[in-house]
Amino acid sequence: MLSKKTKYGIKALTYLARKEHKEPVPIAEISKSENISLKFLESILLTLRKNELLGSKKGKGGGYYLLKEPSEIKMTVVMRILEGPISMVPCVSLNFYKKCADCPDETKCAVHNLMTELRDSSLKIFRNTTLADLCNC
Amino acid sequence: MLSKKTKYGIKALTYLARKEHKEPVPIAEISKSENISLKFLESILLTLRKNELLGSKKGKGGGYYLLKEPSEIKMTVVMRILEGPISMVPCVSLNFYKKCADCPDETKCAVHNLMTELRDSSLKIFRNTTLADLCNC
DNA sequence: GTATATCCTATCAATATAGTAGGGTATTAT
DNA sequence: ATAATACCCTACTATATTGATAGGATATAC
Repeated sequence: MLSKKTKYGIKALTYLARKEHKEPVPIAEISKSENISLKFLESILLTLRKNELLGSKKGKGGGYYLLKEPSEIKMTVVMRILEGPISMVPCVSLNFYKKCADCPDETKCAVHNLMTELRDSSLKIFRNTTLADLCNC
Repeated sequence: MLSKKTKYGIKALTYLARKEHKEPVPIAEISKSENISLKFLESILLTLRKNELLGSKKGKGGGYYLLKEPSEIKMTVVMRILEGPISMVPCVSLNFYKKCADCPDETKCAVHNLMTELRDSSLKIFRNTTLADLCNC
């Protein structure tokens, strides 16, 4: 299952991407528009800022804004920040690889091979999709 | 993440599929060979039996066996039984559809559209992969 | 009848999720 | 300067899921 964190994060990012101008958008505005708990959204945007997807401005007239063009933000990056590894098992992960304790030979493991195929197809989609693509829905 | 339940379930199914003969295989044999906790495996095989993938025979010489040819068992069926819905969000699920409470228009939802694409590619893989395919690793 | 094996129910510790609460700090308009 | 605004941070909690474990009931072959 996709976590609400990821779901809300993507929604917030597309909300920001849809704005033409580059002015900071307050959390409360996104929260209301997308029906997301204010405090929960706050922590999600904080994560995105720490991972250099968003910038922020404090004080009156402050808020969050994208640091790059929507067309420059790939979903691989977004998903890894919010949801974690793309692959469903660590022994298949490119960025978070970990060997299975119980499995003597990965190349002969049915799960490994099936999940490798699955990861490749997911990766293909996430690599070919940017925030800009998601805004045209 | 893929649950251990699904991982073990697939491993057990391929173990059974690799046997040429159709005699029942005791849980203990699979448990030892695949390094899976006996009791945990027991509950998994029970689930597979209740979902008509496996047959069982009690008593001495008993065990579990496949009810169909490995080439007849698609991974869509296995995944849905063990892991649940293929899609990562209910609003995209074919078999477990549920509308999002917060989302006014699905067709304009970035998450919905991204996850639809992802589900389609996953489904394509699971539909085109049978237990027989996984045995040739 | 006994050994073997599945079947069924219940329990449990650990972990993750989806928030909630409450305050602290920095910035800006006026 | 000061009030308003908005970000920043820590801690807590309820709920659900996961990955088992335990113990006994039931069926079968010999």
